Amino acid sequence: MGKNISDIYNMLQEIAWHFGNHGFDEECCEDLSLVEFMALKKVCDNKCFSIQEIGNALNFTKSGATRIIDRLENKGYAIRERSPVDGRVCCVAVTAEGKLVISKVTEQYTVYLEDMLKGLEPQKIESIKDALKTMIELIQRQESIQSDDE
Amino acid sequence: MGKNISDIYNMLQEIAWHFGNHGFDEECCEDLSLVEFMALKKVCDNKCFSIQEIGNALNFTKSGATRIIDRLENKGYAIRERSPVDGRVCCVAVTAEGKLVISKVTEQYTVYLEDMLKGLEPQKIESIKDALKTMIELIQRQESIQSDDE
DNA sequence: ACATGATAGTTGACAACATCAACCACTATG
DNA sequence: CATAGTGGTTGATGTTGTCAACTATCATGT
Repeated sequence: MGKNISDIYNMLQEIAWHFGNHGFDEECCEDLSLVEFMALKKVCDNKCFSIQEIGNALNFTKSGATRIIDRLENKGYAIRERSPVDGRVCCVAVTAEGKLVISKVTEQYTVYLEDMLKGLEPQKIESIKDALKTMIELIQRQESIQSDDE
Repeated sequence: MGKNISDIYNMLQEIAWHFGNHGFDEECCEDLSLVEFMALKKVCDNKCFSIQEIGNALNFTKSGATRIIDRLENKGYAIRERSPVDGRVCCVAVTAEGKLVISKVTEQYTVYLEDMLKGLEPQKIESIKDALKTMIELIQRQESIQSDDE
């Protein structure tokens, strides 16, 4: 049984490698690094996402998060606004250009993945999707347990 | 359909994030970075793995690969030997300590994943394994296509 | 045999990036 | 209103990967 599980881990690691930072030959997402792209996606999902929240979501320190948002802002994909509720926190928001770049990159990836998956029966694709969804849920549950500990 | 595929991509990216470099709170694998660990695993799988092959396998330049092997050698997990067949190439090999650290880390991960997956029916786990295996095969096929292009 | 070109690996200079610690600005509490 | 706490920024720093130039070895043709 342990062997089975460690196989799964190794496969997850391979996949993580491929779809993570090292799977790209050149630039990953237009003029964004993967880190920046992930941050932008998080920002896009939320109304008023603070710097620290970004850091927590992506496992960065707050100064790391500051730097990432700096870069996104310089590229014109995000903006900082002071929160009206609490003058200390920054509400980070996507710009129109930010939204555009996300959809552009997503489109690109979809084509890529579609090509990769073509030839599989739809039913097989569905089962992959199911499996991934289960994994995501497990990850999220586990993350919420971790944050309870703190 | 496109929506379905882009969902899959987003999930893959989430998973890649979690099991990749940014999913760790602290050190990832004993005293190794993820990159070093991946390289060590590759080395371990092959008898006489050259520096360039490591670079290709992990998407690094040859000088990057040199640096990674430097680190592994300094930590005592790998050794360089000149190939007897071709005096230019380095055969990188794992040391006993290298093997030890791999099995130690693998053990650790297995426990972690086992805990994460407990509660799922064995049948569900099997279907996850299947899905991952399919993904890996697709990745490998696609990589071999890429290397044909060059 | 030897000149020429290709290939494997190394190295110095460099740039990108994330962290730490110190700091500033604002908020909350007594 | 003093004090402590929190969110965010910044300078200094260390790690890490790339580029280009270099050395050493091999392969080829004459």
